[in-house]
Order: sequence, then structure tokens, then C-alpha cells
Amino acid sequence: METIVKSKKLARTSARATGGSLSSNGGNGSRDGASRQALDSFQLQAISFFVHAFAALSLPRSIGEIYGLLFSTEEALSLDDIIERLRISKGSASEGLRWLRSLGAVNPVYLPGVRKEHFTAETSLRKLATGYLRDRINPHLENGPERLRLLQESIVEGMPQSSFQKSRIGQVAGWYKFMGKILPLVKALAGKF
Amino acid sequence: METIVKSKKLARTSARATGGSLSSNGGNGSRDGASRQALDSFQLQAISFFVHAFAALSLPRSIGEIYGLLFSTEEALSLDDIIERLRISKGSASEGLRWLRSLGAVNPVYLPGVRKEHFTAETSLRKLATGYLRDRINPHLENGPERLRLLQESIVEGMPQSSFQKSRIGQVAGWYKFMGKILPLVKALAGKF
DNA sequence: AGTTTTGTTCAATATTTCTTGAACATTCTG
DNA sequence: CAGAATGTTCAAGAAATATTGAACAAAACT
Repeated sequence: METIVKSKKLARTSARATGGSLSSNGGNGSRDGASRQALDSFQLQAISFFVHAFAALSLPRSIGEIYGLLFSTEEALSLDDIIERLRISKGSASEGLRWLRSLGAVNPVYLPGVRKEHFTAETSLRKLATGYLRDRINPHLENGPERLRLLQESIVEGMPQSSFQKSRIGQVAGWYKFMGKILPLVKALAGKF
Repeated sequence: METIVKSKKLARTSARATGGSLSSNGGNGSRDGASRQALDSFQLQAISFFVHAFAALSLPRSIGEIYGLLFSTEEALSLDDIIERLRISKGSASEGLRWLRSLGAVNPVYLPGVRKEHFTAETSLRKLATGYLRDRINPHLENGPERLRLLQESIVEGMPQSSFQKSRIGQVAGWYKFMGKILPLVKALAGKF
């Protein structure tokens, strides 16, 4: 791992700004036709910030990169703008953008006479929190009752351990109640920021 | 040697209960010497439940399995008990248990005259929530101020976009404030369940 | 002391997840 | 309508993550 590995891997790695290095693309000057639209230092720093933050939620790097870019850019950007600035593939950009859109973390912007769809970052904490909870937490809570029922039905009455098992069911039921209380609270508080 | 390795892999795969099938191990009857200690239906269901729940947090299956087993078993279990019942490797069991212990999701139980360490599941929502937040959320929040500073310092004064950039910094600062408010609230509410 | 029991670590391997790139579908424009 | 522009999908490859198994360390017994 420490020693120099395969040249291919090295090239790719160096292009993706390993860890917190954030080299301001000194290497690939204007010779390379694709390297117009360099990112400024604020954008680089913001992208690093969001890649890190999204990683805390086990979300892919590309999603953090896209959100970070939009967050740090005043103008709305198109799919091609994103591809060009982040040097990621069309596929990644399209799927990442789809994910962010479904969450509501990204807003389409109407630009008269422009065909490409353009986006800006949504920064309202309420919207971000609501979207995240809706897409990533609620789905798991929704089949809670069903799962609880399966657990209950798996208890064989009359066994010595069935009383213990029932107390466990009670615990799980309590956890669901907790979730039912805390989520609205989170949303409400998020609305104040 | 090749053949042995292959059959081993096959056995492993079939033992891991693909998807939600949860076959009550009808196939491997008592012929197979290693299959004493079969899991009862409540345990199977509970393990499935926690594997699913932990997966929602992008945590490895083995951790969900271990917690699910302990949660559904009244007696304290040793490392070897876990290995035997879940048919996972010593390495997985040891590391999974270490993770659960560091979170406080598992309690060591003292048994006089018994050398092996034994564990039961911690089910107090307050302890579980506190441990999870401490181990997985706080570390990210702690270098928040540092990250915010880096972001601020990356702004070049006098550029046309610097005013926009400052407003973005304000947003991020607000998010951190939100986290500072909501986490104690979560802990407090968790204490009531 | 030596031996056995218990648990940890880590290199190798297996598995899962992400990314790419090219084919495809769709919508716009002339 | 044909061609161009735009965006989506998905198979193949690359990277990241989890699991195994065996070697190792530590502690407890005799």
C-alpha cells in the first residue's frame, strides 16, 4: 500500500484529490483542452467539506462533490458544467444529480432560451432534513409495524423463554415510539435555522 | 486443496441465509457435527430485524447478526457461543464485538468461575443513542470549527463572488448550531424510553 | 516453567459498492 | 422528418469494505 502501486491506479488517484490535499490543479495547465473552468479555492474547500460530511453518512464521494460544487457556486450549473468542473463521468453526474434531486437538495433553475437543465444547491436546513428523513429513514420505519408483527408471531407460547421474548418486543415497540416522537421534533427545530 | 476451498465457500454461502429467507435450517440436520445450538424462530427473526436495521446505518451484516443474537437470547454468550450459533469467523466476531462494546451496545457479564467473557445486549435507548452519537457523530462535529475556518480563509476578499461566499459560510455556521441544539434534545428524549 | 485457553490482529480473499463509458431514449431544432 | 443536443441506463471494470483463517499475544491453569 505504501509503495508505489500500479501506474494506472496512481494516475486516477492523483486526479481525484486524495484526502484533504486539494491541489489547485497546478499540473494540468491549459495545454489539456478539457481543463478550462478551474475551481477557485472556495469551491475546492467546499467540495472537500461536503465530501467529508457526506462520507459520514456513508454516501458516495461523487454526491458530495456535486453538492459541494453547487453549494459553492453562485450561478446555476448544468450536467455538463458539473462534468467539466469535477471531471467525473456523465453516468456519475447524472445519477448523483438524480439522488440529490429526489432528496430535494438541489433546485432546478429556469433559464429562458437555454435547453440544458441547470441546478443550484438547496441550503434550507428544513428542506434538507425533511428530504433526508423522508428518503432514508421513513422507508425503514414504515415497515416497522410489519416487522414487529413478524417478531411477535415468532414467539412460541409456553416456552420458558417466551416471557423474556415478550419483554424484548416491548423494548422494540418503545424504540419505534421514540422515533415517532423525535422525527417531528427534528423537523420542527430544523425549520428555525 | 482447491476442491476443499471451494466446497468450504459453498457451505459458507448457503449458511448465510440470502435475503430474507430465514430458512429454519431444515437442510443441515444433526448429521453435520457443527450444527448443534440451532437458533429458535424468535432469534432468527430478531437477527433478521437487526441486520436490516443496522444496514440502514450502513453497518456490516456481522454486527447486526451479533447484536440480534444477543438481543434475542436471555443468557449471556461468549465469543465462541456467537461463532458457533452464527457460523461466522472468529475475526468477524471479535471485531464486531469490539465495535459493539465501544459503542456500549453490549454488556460484559461476570460469571463466577467462568473464564470466557460473556455478553448480553444493552437495550437502553439512552445508552445506545448516546454511544452512537459519541462514536459516529461527535467526531465529525468536533473538527467543525476547524473546517469552518478553512472555508472562511479560502475566500479571496474583493472578488465579486466573495459576498455570496460569505453568505454560504453563514449557512454552514447555522447547521452547526442546529446540531448543537438537536443532539442534546435527542439524548434527553431517548432517556424517557 | 510449560501447556492450554482465550481473544486479537492482519494479510489474503470475497463481496459489495461506485464509477466509467458507451449505447440508448427522448426532446428539441431547422 | 433528419440530425443534433440532452439526459438516462446499465454492463464491465475499479475501488472500497467486510470476512476469513491462521499466526500471534496475553492470561490462567497445572
